[in-house]
Amino acid sequence: MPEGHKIHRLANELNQKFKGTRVDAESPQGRFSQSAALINNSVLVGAQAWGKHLTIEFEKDLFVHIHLGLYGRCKFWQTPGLQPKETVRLRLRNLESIFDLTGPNCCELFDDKERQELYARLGPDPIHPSANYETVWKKIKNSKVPIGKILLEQNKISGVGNIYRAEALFAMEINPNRPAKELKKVEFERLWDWLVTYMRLGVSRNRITTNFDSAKETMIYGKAECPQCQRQVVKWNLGGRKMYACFDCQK
DNA sequence: AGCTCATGGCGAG
DNA sequence: TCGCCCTGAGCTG
Repeated sequence: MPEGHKIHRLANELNQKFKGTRVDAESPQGRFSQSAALINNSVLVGAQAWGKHLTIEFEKDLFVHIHLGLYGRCKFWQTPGLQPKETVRLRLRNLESIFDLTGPNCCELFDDKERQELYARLGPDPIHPSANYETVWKKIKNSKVPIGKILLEQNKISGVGNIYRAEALFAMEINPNRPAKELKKVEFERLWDWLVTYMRLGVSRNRITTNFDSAKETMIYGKAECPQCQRQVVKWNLGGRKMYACFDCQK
């Protein structure tokens, strides 16, 4: 479900609805019950997004670390709402709102040190105002790894998923198989700037939009033919995920 | 009802 | 590189 933009959106919504309020926490599905009991009836200090990782801070330096993975979903309801589905891993509730989390890859309780360790292993997030492409460039400029693979490595750049990588490389006319070190610095800078622009747009629209003329809102991801030259889009596995590219337009 | 696929990521080998 | 974990939607029959 989510690439980084969704997580930022989620953090924003959690802050709007829960920040500074006392919340109930429970785990109908059961696997987070012990931890939920520890944060139950405490004040939610704030939610933070870094790439695809969400942390929700509670008083006493307790952090719920959530990674949605491929299947995780979050839903908001108005209190009192319905009984949670039995797959709900975590439900938070205050006087006005309910937050339900299902199917996360990861939902665990961190202390501040563990949260710092998490952040330390993540690369810059293009959505974050202070993120800088120079840090990334230093890490990859000598790498033989294909740029299409690098874009999914969260320790290099945080928050890019399978759609943004396909769309970014198509927009920049870069062949995903090109080793990172063959990119010129200025090319990578353009690629980074594209990610900053479109991932932030994704936050405000709450969806990935790179093509305003198509119902699918993508240029190449999920497409059968190239929107520029109409030739067949090539699909293959790159970095464990399905890549889409046009080898005529992406050299 | 059952199968397939999905915007992730991890650990084993 | 593969299998596995988490869940749900959309198809097929």
